[in-house]
Amino acid sequence: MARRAEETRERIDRTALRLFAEKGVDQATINDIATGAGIAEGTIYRHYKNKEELIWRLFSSNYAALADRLDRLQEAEAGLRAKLEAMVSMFCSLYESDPAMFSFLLLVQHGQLPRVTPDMPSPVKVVRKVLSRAMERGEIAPRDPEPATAIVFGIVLQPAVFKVYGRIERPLTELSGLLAEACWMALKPTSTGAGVRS
Amino acid sequence: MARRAEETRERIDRTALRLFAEKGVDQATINDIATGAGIAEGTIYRHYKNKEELIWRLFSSNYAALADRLDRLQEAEAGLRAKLEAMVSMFCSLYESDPAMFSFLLLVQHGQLPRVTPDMPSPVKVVRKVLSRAMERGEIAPRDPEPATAIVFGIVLQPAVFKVYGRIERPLTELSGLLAEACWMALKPTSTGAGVRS
DNA sequence: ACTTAATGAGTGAGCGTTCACTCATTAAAT
DNA sequence: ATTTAATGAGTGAACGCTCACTCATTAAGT
Repeated sequence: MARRAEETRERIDRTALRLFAEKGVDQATINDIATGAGIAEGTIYRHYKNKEELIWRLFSSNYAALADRLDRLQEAEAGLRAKLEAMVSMFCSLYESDPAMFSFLLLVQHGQLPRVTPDMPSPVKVVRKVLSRAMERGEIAPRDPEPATAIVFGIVLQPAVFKVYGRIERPLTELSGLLAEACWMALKPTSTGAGVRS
Repeated sequence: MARRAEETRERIDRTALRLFAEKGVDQATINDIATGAGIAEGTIYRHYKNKEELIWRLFSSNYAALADRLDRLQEAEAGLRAKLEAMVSMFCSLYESDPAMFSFLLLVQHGQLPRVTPDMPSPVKVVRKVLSRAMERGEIAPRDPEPATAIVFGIVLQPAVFKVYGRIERPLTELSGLLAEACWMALKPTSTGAGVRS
């Protein structure tokens, strides 16, 4: 692919990501994207077979890239607490460094997650791995890793959703420590043991 | 409105809720709903001005009803811990008693939440009120209630999302105690105070 | 009791619009 | 000169929505 085409493709990707985040995948039309990117409608089809493929490429590449960044951060730290802080901190700062990608991933996940196969890299797998290893190392009590992963995700994602909808006004980065702390507290061994069963 | 019409409307509502939950709001067409309900397309427009109004009515009525149930449960209990347990338990059992409504609320919230005005009853308002009062009473340390509300929501909603996508196989009700416990732990005063700022 | 009129829920073919996608044509690159 | 990229009017299918019409039910008139 020539230089020209590569630039065009990058413009398509950037514009599509922004419009999908702003208006939603269904409301943003191919025409919107083409106009926004300063190209013609048909050009998009030189780069993507159809709209679905465009959405999927944008989602899966960014999703996998995020998983990769998380995994690298996690590996650079020792101990669950530090790993959690590093991952949460990066995720929060992502909102400010690339809000379009952040919103896009957050809002289209429901439509795309069914296509994510178990062998693909994903943030969910990274977090589950981190938690499982912390259990093996005895840092936290052993338990079903799936609900624990969901809880960690919820603690971080839901405030992000609140942020996207303007319900939280402070920068997410300011909440980073709070959220990592909440994850940590939620994972530590229970004091009462209420309702915990295997 | 006559008896006949009322029954028809209920069939429309039930069918629409189910199809919206199964296929998504955009993929489920008016025709699908009419066929599923065993009526003609035009009949739907005797009961709803347009598709948008149908979606909104289904969402807002169920959303408000859920808020109401949560509020009543919460008021019947004394102490934050008991209130949390009651609300989380009800929410988890909702998945089994009415999975269509559960999925519908979970999946269309992103599209409808912007229409929810601050004066409408909502589960978010109920939880925030419960947390604020627990702070006033000194049950938990005072802090910004918005992120705290988001954290509680995340701890409960994300496992529900995992459940809907089949990532969690156990019944949600079995996790109810675990999730309430996680909420409780995440809200208790921090041991280190890391990153908490006002 | 019987007939006639009024009501309004239900119908479904058809209209208008939107939108993803195509392809003949033009422009640029090599 | 040939290949590759870009163009944008055109196409057809899908879908939301309309509206003139049907018909069972109910009310009014005689």
